[in-house]
Amino acid sequence: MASRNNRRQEILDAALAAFSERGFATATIDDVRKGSGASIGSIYHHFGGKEDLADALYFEALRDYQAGIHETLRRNRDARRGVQGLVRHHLRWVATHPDLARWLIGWRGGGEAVKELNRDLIRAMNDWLRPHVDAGRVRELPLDLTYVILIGPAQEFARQWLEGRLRASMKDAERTLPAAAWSALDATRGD
Amino acid sequence: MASRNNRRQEILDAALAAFSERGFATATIDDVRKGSGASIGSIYHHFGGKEDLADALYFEALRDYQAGIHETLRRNRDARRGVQGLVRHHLRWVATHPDLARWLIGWRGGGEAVKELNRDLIRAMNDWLRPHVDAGRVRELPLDLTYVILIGPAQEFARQWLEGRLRASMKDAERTLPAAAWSALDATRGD
Amino acid sequence: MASRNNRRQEILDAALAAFSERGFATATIDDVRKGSGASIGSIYHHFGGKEDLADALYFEALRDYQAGIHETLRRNRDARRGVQGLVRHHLRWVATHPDLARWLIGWRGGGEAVKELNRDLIRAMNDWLRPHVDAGRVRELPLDLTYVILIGPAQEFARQWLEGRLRASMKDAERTLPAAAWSALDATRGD
Amino acid sequence: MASRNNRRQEILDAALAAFSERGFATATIDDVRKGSGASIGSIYHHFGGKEDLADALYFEALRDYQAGIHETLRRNRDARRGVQGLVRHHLRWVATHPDLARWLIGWRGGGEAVKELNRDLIRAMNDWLRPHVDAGRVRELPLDLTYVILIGPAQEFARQWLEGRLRASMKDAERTLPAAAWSALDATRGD
DNA sequence: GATGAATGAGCATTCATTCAT
DNA sequence: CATGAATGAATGCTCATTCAT
Repeated sequence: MASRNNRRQEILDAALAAFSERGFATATIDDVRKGSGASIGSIYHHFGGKEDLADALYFEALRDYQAGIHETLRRNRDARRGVQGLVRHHLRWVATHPDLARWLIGWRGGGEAVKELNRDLIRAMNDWLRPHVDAGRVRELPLDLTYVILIGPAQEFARQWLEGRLRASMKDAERTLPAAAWSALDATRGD
Repeated sequence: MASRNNRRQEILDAALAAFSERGFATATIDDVRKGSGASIGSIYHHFGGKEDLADALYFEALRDYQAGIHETLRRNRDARRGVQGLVRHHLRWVATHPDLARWLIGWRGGGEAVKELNRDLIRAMNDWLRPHVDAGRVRELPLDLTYVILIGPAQEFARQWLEGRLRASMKDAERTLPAAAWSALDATRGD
Repeated sequence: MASRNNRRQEILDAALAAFSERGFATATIDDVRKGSGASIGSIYHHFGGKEDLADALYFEALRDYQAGIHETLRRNRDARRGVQGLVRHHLRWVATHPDLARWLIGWRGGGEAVKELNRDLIRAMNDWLRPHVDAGRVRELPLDLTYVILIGPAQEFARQWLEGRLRASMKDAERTLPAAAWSALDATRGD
Repeated sequence: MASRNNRRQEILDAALAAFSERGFATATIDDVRKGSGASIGSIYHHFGGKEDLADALYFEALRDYQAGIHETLRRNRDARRGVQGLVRHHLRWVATHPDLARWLIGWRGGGEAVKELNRDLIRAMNDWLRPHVDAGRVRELPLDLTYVILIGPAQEFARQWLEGRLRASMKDAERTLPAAAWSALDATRGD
């Protein structure tokens, strides 16, 4: 039982490393084999194919990332602290899971399971935002736009940071971007 | 002369279409051949190989995009109008050049020519920003951070828009994101 | 005991279905697994491997088919009735056991058991024919040729019928081919 | 030009040899490569894949075989000579093209081109038969049945001969089967 | 400049078979 | 007897690139 899940996980880990280092198209199943210690056949026994491996990885990453989002929303009833917490979580999750982050950013994850995860997240964001918007604390905007304003800078920073082409540090970002996001969404200031 | 450049351009156009639709790794030289009407040999006569094709495309896209940036900076001496102009240009350029935009977002452009383009842009941005920062009109931040705050939301919007998974329209974004960017960078408001 | 044979038979049935539908080389052990409900290990427990499965099937089919031949020869001492009975049996057996028939036609059955079955059949055919040939009722020909003249049309009909590419029906064949075979072998007519 | 067709033909020849010796499923593209001297890429340049190779072979074989049938029908207006000529052609073609014959017998040829070939043949057979049937020289039967009675014995003989498990010789068959076929189809004798 | 036949390394995937539990 | 995870050799096929015409 334990060994079964171990093998599966070893394969997933090796796949993450391979895909992350060389890119999905460039990485080979043989890279995964070497990295995991499993045989080719075993990889195909546990996963349907290269693509399924990628999807499984995506699902795992998304679930872990979103768990932090849900946690953040639950812990912060205050609008400002919530917004800043989301930005901070984004940056920290990327910093602590760089490979998963790369994967989450780059892979177009399909599948019903992923869609459901996303639906749940949107609902949770909406539920959290609504009272703040209604009370005039957060700007009233289409959710898509609220979302990109909130997460866009952190996301763009994350991308460049993951590619290692930034002079500014993650610490700088954590100091700056949460407040900037709140400035852009705060409905209580004059315009 | 005209015919020479025509053939070259046909190939580039077909490459853009192919790479944009299927991704660089998945698209094949044969896709480019079919799309352009040129023979395989001809493609290799005009370009060194698949990668060079991608680089040429990237350079072309970057130059066109950056021309708009330079133009925007030149026309707007005012800080607020400048910031908002940059965001607006970003959105409009993506909307009018979706394939090039996809390419610019996805391809890691190498080459000295690209680096020079980027150096010039950074210098221009710096030159434009400095007076405004010095005068207390724009927040003083590491350039990298100013950049991601400025362009991040528009960029994130663009990505999702290009993938067609947004309910908000480009019009909504143009109405909202420029002002949001300015809110986040405006140094004249209380915090 | 019963359950043991049941499992064995389920596997054989699934193998027949799989081989018949997809061909021996194309069908997989996994098809047999799915079709039988047995595990891969169980299939290998009961049979030595894919080939043995095919041989077992062949033997079973051949024995059943030949039982009808022997029966026909035993029941018909008359030359004409015997010849026509053989043709009719051929057609009917194919019609009632299409999958086994496909298998019997397509597989090159090896093994000593099969050779013995065939030796017995040849001996029986010879013993039955000899008196009729000696009495001038059946043409004197090498046995191989007598055999192909007797069974060839029915066999060719069967092949095409099993592939479903015939306009004529099995009923038509049963009405026509027995008599045609006798016409070709009857030694009592002028030439 | 010559070299182009040469290469194509070399590949076809090697494919015939490989498929004929080892069977379609067992033969490998690499066998064809070794046999033809062409590279793997070249094989795929000229043919779409393994299956297309098999189809091309089938078409070539069928056309050659049918050319002899058409020729036989054209040359023999007499019913008896026609029927016997068809049987004789069948045996001789198999004897002179054993590999192609094996292929024609074993491969399920698809494709529109093959269907058209078969339509033409059926039409030609019908046109040739009709007058003889109308004049009471050949038994009136569904065409499918006339066909299997005519060709069945020769076909069954051919199969076994190609597998090398016959005591009777091709000469024996040529002496015997044409007359036997005519006996079975001759409408002028009493029944 | 243009053409397309030829090359061959490289890869995803299949599948019969084994064996520990 | 049953199970199914594990194995890895074998194979069809792709595709960037070269080069003779």
